[in-house]
Amino acid sequence: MKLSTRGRYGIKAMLDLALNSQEGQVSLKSIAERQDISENYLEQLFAMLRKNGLVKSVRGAQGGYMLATSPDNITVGSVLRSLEGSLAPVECVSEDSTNVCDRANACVTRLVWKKIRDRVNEVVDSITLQDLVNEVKKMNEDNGYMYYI
Amino acid sequence: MKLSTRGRYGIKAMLDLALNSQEGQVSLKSIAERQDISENYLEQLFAMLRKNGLVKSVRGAQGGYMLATSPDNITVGSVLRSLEGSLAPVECVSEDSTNVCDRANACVTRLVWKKIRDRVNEVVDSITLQDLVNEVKKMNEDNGYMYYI
DNA sequence: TGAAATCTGAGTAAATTACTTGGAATTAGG
DNA sequence: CCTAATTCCAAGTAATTTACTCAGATTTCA
Repeated sequence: MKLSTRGRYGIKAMLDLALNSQEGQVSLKSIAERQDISENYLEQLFAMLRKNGLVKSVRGAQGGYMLATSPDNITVGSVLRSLEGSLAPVECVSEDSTNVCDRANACVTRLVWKKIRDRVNEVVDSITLQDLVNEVKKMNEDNGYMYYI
Repeated sequence: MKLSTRGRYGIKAMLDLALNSQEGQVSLKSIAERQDISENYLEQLFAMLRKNGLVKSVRGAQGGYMLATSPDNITVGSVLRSLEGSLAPVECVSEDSTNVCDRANACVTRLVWKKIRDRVNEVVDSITLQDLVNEVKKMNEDNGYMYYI
């Protein structure tokens, strides 16, 4: 039941963007350096985030990425699902799934998977990037230095 | 964030046991046939379940497995964790983890992973095998036939 | 014009998963 | 006592997924 690096890197990178793209776009290179993630790999993640409408890009020199909307409109859930696909613990309860077996409506274990799925979605959809930004600011005030990985 | 077949098969098999081991042990062969799971693979899963004290075994001819305690003492969570390890979405918030990075206590994203972990554990620990047995019985009464995969 | 960036598709090594295989040990029933 | 049925155990393996790298095309600022 682990997230892949896509989801983990994605949240880190989006939080980095939220903290750094207030005055315009931010290059992947700088995110990659700050967060210690391969720049080439980040490109792939941002391609997905862009297709899902979570970030906007500016091409060419001095180009980069910025959040597509304000941080309080972007949930952790939307980021994770963009990069990981459905957060359902089993295919047959994926929100979009066509992979439902023929006994699905008489399947007891499926009820369990649904409950897990719903709770996970509940948590991740209740947390916005703004919430994380606020946490970072609080930590920085308390400690006097920058930590937010 | 998917469960592996270990967790899925494990829940199916344990529910099968709960329904069939009232009058003594049940062979893996019969579980494997009913649930359409490889018998050899099930052996490995039951080795883990036994080590975690969830099932008891009887060796030799006519031997088999039975639940180690009553179904209402066995949670879905304990079965899943026996087979999958910690259900934490990220290593650094595993309950047993020694893999905590040095910035852990100033890490904002870690708070997110913890919340996910706690909610997942909350759901799976709130469901017992007895709950699933009851669901099966209800379905059978309603429909008149046996379905519980 | 050149450097810095995004964009795109393909390739790949390592790890993980989902098994299979082979055989030893145990025990009920004939 | 023998045999078949079973658990137990350790290794091996094919397929899949992950986490990247690489190469190059395209765009745009200075």
